[in-house]
Amino acid sequence: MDLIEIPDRKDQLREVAQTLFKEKGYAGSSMRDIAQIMGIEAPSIYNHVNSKHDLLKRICFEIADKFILIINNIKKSGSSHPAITLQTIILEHVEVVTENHDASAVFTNEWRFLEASDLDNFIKLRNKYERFIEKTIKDGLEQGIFKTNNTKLVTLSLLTSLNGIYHWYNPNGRLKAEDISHNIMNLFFLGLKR
Amino acid sequence: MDLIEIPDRKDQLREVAQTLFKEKGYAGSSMRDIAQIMGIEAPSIYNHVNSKHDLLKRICFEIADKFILIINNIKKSGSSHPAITLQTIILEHVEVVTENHDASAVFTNEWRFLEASDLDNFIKLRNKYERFIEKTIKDGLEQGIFKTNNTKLVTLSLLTSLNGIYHWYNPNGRLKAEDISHNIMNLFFLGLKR
DNA sequence: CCTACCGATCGGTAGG
DNA sequence: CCTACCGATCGGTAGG
Repeated sequence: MDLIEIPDRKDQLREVAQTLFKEKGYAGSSMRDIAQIMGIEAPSIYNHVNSKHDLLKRICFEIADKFILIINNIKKSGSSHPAITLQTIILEHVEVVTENHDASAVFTNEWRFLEASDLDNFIKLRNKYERFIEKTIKDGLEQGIFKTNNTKLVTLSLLTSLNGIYHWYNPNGRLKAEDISHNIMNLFFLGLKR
Repeated sequence: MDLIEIPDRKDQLREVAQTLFKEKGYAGSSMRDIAQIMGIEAPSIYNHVNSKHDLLKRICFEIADKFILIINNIKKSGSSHPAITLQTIILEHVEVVTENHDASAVFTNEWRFLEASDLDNFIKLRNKYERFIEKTIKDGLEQGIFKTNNTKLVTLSLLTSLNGIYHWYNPNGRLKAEDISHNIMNLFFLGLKR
């Protein structure tokens, strides 16, 4: 009845790994490093995961899936106004990054160390997400809501800004996810000029 | 008279290293990898550089120095209008990134592997550059030219967008550095909304 | 620029 | 979950 949720060893492992991979990179982190933080010996890790790549895979796809979920929900809701769609994406994306800042950093920086077959899959998901944003911007252009000469650059600038939040986001700071979203919307919609 | 510029071995080494560090990361690249591309044996590298860290140091500071040069030139020129200052920064920054896309990627992603003393120095330079941009935006705010609730977020969004260019920039593509700069200025000054 | 080689560390397995 | 250990690879040195 008074059960405290105890994350099982596999989840614990993933959390330690994502903190370490963020800090020292995938190639710069060793299984022995992870084991030491867990307070166990390195070979014991292999009772819970198959390989170091397996750990990376879990982390990268956990985040990728959350991003895909965002666009799937938007598609399901059937909303069609590009500005609202883009607002929703920004809002939800910032929430994912702020709630998973370690894993998001790994998603952004360490995905290239995935094994070939996982890498293919990962890139497909990432491209799908990217193309949805690009499509949204194109829709906005066609409807005369947006204005730009370079949809791709806007898409990628927005995405790198959103993904870069983990660099400076402080989970204990005064700035909440929603504040960050609104600031980013203001910047990308209205620009810096008064 | 007909001398072709032959990069000396040290420069050649730096170029191979920055391509490799970009592709596989600092920790994921070995001295033997570098040697193989150079067509020599790994120990021979040490006739030209002191260590693997030494290579990283050269690459990171080569770019850092170029960024610092941008703001030093602006300071020397005495120009004071924040919008023009920011335009100049964007223009010059994009030029550095597009002309040095491998080294820029290393600058952005691999600096954390610098040795302690170099790391301190590097962070100081990076902060100096960052603060100059932030100061420029603050000046613009005070003069009523700019408008934002979050100077830091604007600064970092702009910087991650600028630094992220190496992700998609194609040196053989139709998009020139100047085009990219203008598109980024448009986006960050005027925003996406019509 | 090379060969020969160092100690350290890597991801991972065997076997319990 | 451990101990014991594997072959491979790491950055780097000695000596020429």
